[in-house]
Amino acid sequence: MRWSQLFIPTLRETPAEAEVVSHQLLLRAGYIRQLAAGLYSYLYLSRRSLLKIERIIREEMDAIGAQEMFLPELHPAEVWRKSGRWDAIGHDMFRLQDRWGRELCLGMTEEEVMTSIAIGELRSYKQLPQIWYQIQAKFRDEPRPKSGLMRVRRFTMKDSYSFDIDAAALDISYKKHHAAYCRIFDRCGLRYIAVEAHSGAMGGSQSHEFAVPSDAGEDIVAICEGCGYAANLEKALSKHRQPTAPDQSADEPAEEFATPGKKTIAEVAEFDGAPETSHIKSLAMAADGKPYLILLRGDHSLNEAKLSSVIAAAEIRPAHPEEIRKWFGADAGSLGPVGLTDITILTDQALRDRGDLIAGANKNDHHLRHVTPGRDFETTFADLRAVAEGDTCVQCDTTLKLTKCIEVGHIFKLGYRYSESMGLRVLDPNGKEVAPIMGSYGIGLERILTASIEQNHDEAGMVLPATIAPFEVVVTPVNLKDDAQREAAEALYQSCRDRGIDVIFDDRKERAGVKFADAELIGIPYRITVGNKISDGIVELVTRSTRQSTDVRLEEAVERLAEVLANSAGADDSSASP
RNA sequence: CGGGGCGUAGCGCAGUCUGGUAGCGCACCUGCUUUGGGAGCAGGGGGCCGGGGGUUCGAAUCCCUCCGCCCCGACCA
Repeated sequence: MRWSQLFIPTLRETPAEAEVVSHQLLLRAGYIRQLAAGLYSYLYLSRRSLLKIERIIREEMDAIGAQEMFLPELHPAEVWRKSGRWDAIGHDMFRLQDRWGRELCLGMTEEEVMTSIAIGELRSYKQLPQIWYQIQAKFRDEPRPKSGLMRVRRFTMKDSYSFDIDAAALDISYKKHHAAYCRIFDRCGLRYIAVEAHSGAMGGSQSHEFAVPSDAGEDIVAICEGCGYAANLEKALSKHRQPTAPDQSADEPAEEFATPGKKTIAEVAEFDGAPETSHIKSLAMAADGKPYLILLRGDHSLNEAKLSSVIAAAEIRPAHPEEIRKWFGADAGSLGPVGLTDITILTDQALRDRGDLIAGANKNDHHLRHVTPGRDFETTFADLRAVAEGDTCVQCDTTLKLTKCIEVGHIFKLGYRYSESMGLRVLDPNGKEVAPIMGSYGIGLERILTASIEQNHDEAGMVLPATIAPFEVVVTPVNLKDDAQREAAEALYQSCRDRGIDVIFDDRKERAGVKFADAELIGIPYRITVGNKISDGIVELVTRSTRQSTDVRLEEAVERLAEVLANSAGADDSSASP
């Protein structure tokens, strides 16, 4: 490709709307332009990168025997009603009607459509296992799109679905995906970790998330550097720190005392002199409108994902102030478990075997001391607490690190959620009708590009791995008016093409500084500079990441480049070199 | 949905408080010079100042209203 003929609208200044680095660089380097909130046009450069990412994914999916399909992005409401999700999903789904008033939606994911195909066709265990996938647009009406391509309303997802006869077979499909995902992210040159993840309210027994550590990320992952334990905070376990003060003997009866104007745990603790760890934090929640009281140690906070796996409800939210007054007879800040009759009380495990604690009295501006779970109120214990900074690993006692991450992939064991609700059945070897067990596996293509830019950039711009950069090398003649330079550059460009190297020829009538700056901004991993030294038959091979330049003989340059590409980050030994 | 910010040339911004002929830098076009790190000189093009309504002799500027974008939170398969 000749740069002079391409549309690569680089910007010298950073557009004001971009906050995170990847967003700034995608705009500045002319990869994308915004159409509306959460909707982006992918210009030539990002299209090239995303096609390369797509190709890597396709190769690795095909390598585990997955079969690619192409499905409609527009779905009839019927299939979503069948699975129950038409009503279960709220505003996240784009919904529309056709001219006859029939309801449709834009696909957020394809469990329903894939399962519909299976219902029509799969009859026997002999047809299993099946792994089907597609790489297509997904639509989600996000409440707050943000950070460029990080969270958008239309994105590209590779999503695959496995159908197996039993849990052991699903385990094999799941492991195949896990391995394929590792190869995909390796080839894309990402530094990532596979972490245990929350499978969501929609069920599923096991789930892993592929997380790229980055400050721009939206997920928090707890990582143990001692034993390698890693889990999304929604799911993570830890040992909490010991209470600051031991409990006193729990013989004394609960006793009310006034706490005028003290609402938060910190205020109450300061007032009564006992540490936060000797207080009970009481949170009023509404689950499908029904009241729940959640109890945590004063210094702990609630993990709502864990709560949602304990309470089976479609909607769980903090109770409104009016509800709190009606249910507890007091306002938030003075709530507690003692004396409640019609409210389910769930207590975090950290309060098990504790006693002599301080809790709200359900009377404004009053608390109770000497409160002991089990004695003063009935409750069920569960793991409800969010892992906090300073907690230690349950396996090895090392202090856990909490790290922000970008989620680039997620694999789930779905179980029978869709095969049962939608009525997928096959005959097993005994001629008995059984529901196949399913898995679903997603990768966000734009997230790979975004995460890669977040991980690989410097003050001059992107530093993309050769496997996903829009071009592998740029040939840059310093002065086009110099015949020797122009002819040598032209020859280099041709021989790169002949060798199958993805090359761009910067034949623009620009000064060298402009060409260098643009090439560095858009992140082309290698550059061959043709300058004055051509009179001695010498050109320069420059590595973007290190900015190191090596003089090489003109006739050896392409060979050297090919070697370097074969060894560069993300390239695998056999197939990746072009 | 709550809080905050912003909307003036393709991009970055000034002008708004205190109403009086719409500006600067970059980018763009033409010419000449220059050619190893975002060149210089000269000339030039480009604006419903987000939309609508109002106040006024006069509105980018004041008032009302709507829309859009960004950030924080809520939310989130």
